[in-house]
Amino acid sequence: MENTAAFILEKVAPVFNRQGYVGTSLSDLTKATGLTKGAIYCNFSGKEDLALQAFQLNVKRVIKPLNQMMADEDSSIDKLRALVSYYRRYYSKAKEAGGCPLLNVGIDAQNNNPKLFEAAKVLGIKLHKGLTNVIRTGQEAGQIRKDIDAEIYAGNLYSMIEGSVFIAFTFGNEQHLLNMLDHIEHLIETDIKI
Amino acid sequence: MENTAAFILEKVAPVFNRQGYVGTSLSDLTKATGLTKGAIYCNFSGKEDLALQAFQLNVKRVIKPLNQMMADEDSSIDKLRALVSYYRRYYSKAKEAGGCPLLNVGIDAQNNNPKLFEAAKVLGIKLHKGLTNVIRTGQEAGQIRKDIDAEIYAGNLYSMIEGSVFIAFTFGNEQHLLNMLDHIEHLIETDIKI
DNA sequence: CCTAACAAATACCGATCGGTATTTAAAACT
DNA sequence: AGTTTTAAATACCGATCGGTATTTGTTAGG
Repeated sequence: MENTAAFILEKVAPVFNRQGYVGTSLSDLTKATGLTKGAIYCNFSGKEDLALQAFQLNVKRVIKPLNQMMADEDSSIDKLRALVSYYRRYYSKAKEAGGCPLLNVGIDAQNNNPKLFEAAKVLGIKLHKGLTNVIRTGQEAGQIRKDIDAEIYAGNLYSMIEGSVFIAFTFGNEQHLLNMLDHIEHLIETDIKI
Repeated sequence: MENTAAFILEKVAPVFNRQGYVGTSLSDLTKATGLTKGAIYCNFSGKEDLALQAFQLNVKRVIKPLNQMMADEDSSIDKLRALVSYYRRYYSKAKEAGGCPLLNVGIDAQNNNPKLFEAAKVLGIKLHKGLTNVIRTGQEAGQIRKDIDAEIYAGNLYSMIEGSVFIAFTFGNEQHLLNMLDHIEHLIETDIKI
């Protein structure tokens, strides 16, 4: 079967996201897939390879759709509003996937798996750069105040979002994320928009 | 020796903080202490007991001093400023301790160690309540605007701080935390203070 | 048909896991 | 000095770890 690898990844991705790299054993993976170690090692070179591809799948599922939602908007301010509205549905989406992949891998892999951690870092930088560009473009189009530093503000916005996602998951209460998104909306209208 | 337990905790706390509960093995602990398994199990009932006490020590070292700094200030606004200035030195402090204990345990233990995760949750709630009280007291004293919701605002402030700590550690760049603290200072002056 | 190819299952590997039982050695008390 | 207590080291336990080698069973090609 050609798509066995894809099947394994699908079953395994939320397990890695939930339990982390060291916290997930080969037997967890055979349980999750219903397959044996033989099948797994026939399709992947090892646990690390599988974890890396599982991370990429989690990102594709949970974070990437945001790109499209923002790309669908024309103005920079509307892109920012799309960002907020995307994260309004993020809690339940991330929860069924095992949590926020960036947060989980960023903490979990930091001192346990350099390659995996690097992947999280690369993702974070990409998200940051994307948001910076949105703000910068908005400034050039005269929609966003020019006295804010695009790069710094983008970083702050991402910290706010990731921080409230963390707090929401730790407290088991989505409301903390929603409150922060309200605050960010308020910032958009009073601090960012011209 | 009476203080062997304390010695073990001191050596072991940063290891647990850095590598997480499942990522830390008994042999990591014997390496870190220079002692044997016999000595460790003579002073602690097991790995979980040790991890819990190590977490409490990390909190005491890295987060608790904040309480004192805020208690030293009289006005609520000055307490908030003290909070900001405490976190300005947080990156290097947390780094040598192996990271932010709340962040690490909140993510790492979430699906691996219920007791440890509960301890992180309790800490988080305590911090949130403390900050809520500061804001509420400031409102009653006429120093802080009454149209902000103390509990929500406290949650947002903590999300901002923890989020930027996370981003700073993931990117390996303290500046992200400092930028956020600048933003919070700006919020204190323009959004919070009367 | 028969066989070559291949995907998946089974069987097996040394190493390490967390934890325990026993031994050693050095105080502390009488 | 002789005995008791106790802290730490050593030795050991079954279970599980990640990974590999071999076997099985099905499918495709000749």
